[in-house]
Amino acid sequence: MSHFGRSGPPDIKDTFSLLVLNVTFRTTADDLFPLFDKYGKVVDVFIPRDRRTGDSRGFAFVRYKYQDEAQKAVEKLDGRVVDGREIMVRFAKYGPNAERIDKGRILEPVDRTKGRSRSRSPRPRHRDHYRDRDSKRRSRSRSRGRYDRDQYRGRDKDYRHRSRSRSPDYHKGRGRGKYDEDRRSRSRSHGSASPARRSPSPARRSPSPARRSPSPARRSPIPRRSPSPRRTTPSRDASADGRNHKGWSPTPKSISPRVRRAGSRSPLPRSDADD
DNA sequence: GTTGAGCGTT
Repeated sequence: MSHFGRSGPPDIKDTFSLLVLNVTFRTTADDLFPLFDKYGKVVDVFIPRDRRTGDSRGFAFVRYKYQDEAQKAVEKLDGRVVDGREIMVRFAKYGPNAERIDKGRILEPVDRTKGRSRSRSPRPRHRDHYRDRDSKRRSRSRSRGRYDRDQYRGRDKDYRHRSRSRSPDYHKGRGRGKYDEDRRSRSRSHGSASPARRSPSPARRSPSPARRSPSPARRSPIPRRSPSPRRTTPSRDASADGRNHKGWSPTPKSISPRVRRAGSRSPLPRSDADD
């Protein structure tokens, strides 16, 4: 919606939509309007908002009446720091004036061949559908929405540090899939589809197949009544966590042969024989 | 209070 108080897009016949990226989440259309209006006749300013939270998604669409003004705004406002963030102004790929592009050829007046090295790979820009966000059990192979990261942030908030480690212009989007794979890899270790829901009973779960043969009869010959055969002491765990904060694993004790041996031997606290 | 890749509504 635009701040024009109009329902939907205004009279779009020869309007040229500009895509403003990297805008702050707090930046509103009213903030962008005077900025873009200075360089041309802005027909409408639209900022897609989140369906749930209603917050800005981080980009906006500015409709210009004339393409020459729009392009001028692109050159002028592109890279301009707005609200402490450097925005990126580009011609929208889709939209009211997109038919000019979809006609079969890029009739868009935007010169991508310019110094803009923003040309990124034609990745699937299909965002996670709103209803899909609820059913995350879907193949997350292509799920890389920020919503997915939110759920991971609960147990792994390190993702941000790694993400920010690299330059924002580095790889530009392609590098993100790398982390996605990493996440999935770990998820596969202790789960299948839902990484958040891990088996609360490690004893029930099949042990490391790399160590012991997957014999069904040998699964659990001894009725261990202790569901928590953890040998790691809290104090030691804390120190280890501080050092291995980089390569911390969600379930290091389950895959550790040392722990398995200890648990297999006897879950009872035999301090005299343990040493 | 927030993330930061990214293309849109009645």
